[in-house]
Amino acid sequence: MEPQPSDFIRDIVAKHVAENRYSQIHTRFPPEPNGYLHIGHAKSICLNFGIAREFGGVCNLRMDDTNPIKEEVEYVESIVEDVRWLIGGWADGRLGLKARGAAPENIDVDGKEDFLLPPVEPAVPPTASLGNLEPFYASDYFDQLHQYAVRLVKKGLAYVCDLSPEDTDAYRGAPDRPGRQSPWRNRSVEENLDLFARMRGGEFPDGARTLRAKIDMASPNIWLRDPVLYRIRHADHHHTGNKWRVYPMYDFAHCLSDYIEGITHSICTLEFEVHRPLYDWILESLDLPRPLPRQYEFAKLIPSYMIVSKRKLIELVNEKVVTGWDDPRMPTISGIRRRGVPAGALRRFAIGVGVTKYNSVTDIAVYEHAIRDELNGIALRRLAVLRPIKLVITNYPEGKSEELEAINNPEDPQAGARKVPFSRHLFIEREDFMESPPPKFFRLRPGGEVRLKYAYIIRCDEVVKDPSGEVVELRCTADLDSKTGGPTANRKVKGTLHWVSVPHAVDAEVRLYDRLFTAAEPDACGDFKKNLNPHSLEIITAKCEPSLKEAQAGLRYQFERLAYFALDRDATPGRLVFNRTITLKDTWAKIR
RNA sequence: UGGCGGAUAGUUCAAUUGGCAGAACGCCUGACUUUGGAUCAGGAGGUUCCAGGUUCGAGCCCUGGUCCGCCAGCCA
Repeated sequence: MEPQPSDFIRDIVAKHVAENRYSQIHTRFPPEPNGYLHIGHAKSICLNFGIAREFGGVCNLRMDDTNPIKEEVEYVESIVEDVRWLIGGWADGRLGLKARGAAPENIDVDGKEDFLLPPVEPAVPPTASLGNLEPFYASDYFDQLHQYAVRLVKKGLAYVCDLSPEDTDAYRGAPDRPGRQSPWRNRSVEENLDLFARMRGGEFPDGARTLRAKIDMASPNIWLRDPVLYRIRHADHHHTGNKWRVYPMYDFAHCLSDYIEGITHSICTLEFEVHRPLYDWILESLDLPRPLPRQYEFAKLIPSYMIVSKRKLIELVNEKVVTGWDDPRMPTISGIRRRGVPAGALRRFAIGVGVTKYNSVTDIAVYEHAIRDELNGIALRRLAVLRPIKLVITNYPEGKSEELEAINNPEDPQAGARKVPFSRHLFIEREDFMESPPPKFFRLRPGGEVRLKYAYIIRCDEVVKDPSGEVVELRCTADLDSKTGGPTANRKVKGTLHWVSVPHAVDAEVRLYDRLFTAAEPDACGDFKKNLNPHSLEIITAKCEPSLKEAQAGLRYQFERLAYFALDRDATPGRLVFNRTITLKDTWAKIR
């Protein structure tokens, strides 16, 4: 039973539920399809879907696609995939979608014309294909939005402005200095209607005119100084094609999209706080017949050692600093998924950090702990040697081998056991041997004893070196009575090593990922690329126990004493490729 | 020298709404162990941003201040 999250937004929702203010709680997750979703979005997804889940509501997935020159279908598809992955098995029953191609219905509420586009009921089951369903698109409301804009013009609350972009800026004033009214502010309704129609018709070039709300050029809130509602863009749109030559701005489209979908709680990040008066102004100015949505703001998630800015992430992709949006070093949801992090771990982290209005940087250790904790419970234990050194058991017969029983997951008896082959010739981890170790080194040393996991206690008799002095082989003798169940099995030896039998070993490409940045706040110095970690990826060939030949992409593995791994999508039936998701905690590394 | 928002342990958050300031993560110590993991036990760590006020009693209420964030895109 997981603890129920509680925060100031949920308190508000709970209050609304208690007083029966809405027939159903309805949130939305509204990304712009101009990049891939990242860990910051994961928090927003968990918040919005979490509220829908806890209060019996629905959360619409909506593309906030009002700027055609930045948006692409590739991003739409990745967003749908990432959201479904993150909420799968948790809140997928709360995912609000609509029929493919559906547009708002024209309805009559108390004699007033109204537009409504509810999600399909019941919510979609988590099937592999969305079938005849799709996410919502703000661009599906362009017709309705346009009608609302015309209504504002007719009410004398919006006007066509001929100021150039530069002049618009100049007229706006500054935070501590009021703006000046546009010379075009007091055009007649007829002229405004005519000009707006011609803007829509594509008669004027980009930037020639805008439709602006008529509010207050002296407002201390800059977003109330006659904000632009529509701009001319002679650009095709990924979803509406070449139908439109004018496109609505975020502020105009967002509140009305919320309204059209019947959203009750419109939850966004802190930087939109100053936009809330405009959000309310637009809705209140239109004389709408249904309850209005309300906007609530929270502080976004910024984990240390990560960058969460779409613009900067796109830079890493375009400049090939990483291999793509789903590079396992990326803080994107697709990168995190490919790295091997289970959705449950990401969710636990995103929910666990809480929801406040305080700008903060979350210690990446909290994220890493959530991953280890989740993986500890589900990962299958395997023996694999990353940086091998040869070891010979001199009193173990050449050619002999035996199958030793190994536990798959000590945390989960249901996971069962497997057989691991043992022989005279083994690989052990190079760093598990030191010729003259410092104190507290519990591993193999000349003359010292260690246990080989699931096998024998061995003693190192001889260190074989090549002419350059590098250790190339360790010659050891085993206490052949010390196997599990044997007479000396319970002898206490300080260290236990993992190992792989040389003749049975399977090669695997292993990609050792580390943090992408070396600084806790990569962008603090103003240039995040100066803080790139040159060792964020190392590719090696590891020696694995043979059962790993059957590794599955859907399962998680712990190479004992080392780290958690997941099969990469580059793996093929004949070629194993593992991504290191995260290392185990290593207290020896700290002692050293 | 505008408006809006914020400030509690190293970090992220709680504190039954005025009643002995807690948790998680991190850190340290110990126990256990066929993973130096996991688990278990313990510990350190606080001027609740500051100053004043109200009150038997203030993290919470009042006044004044400090510091931080956001806002001057025809981006979202």
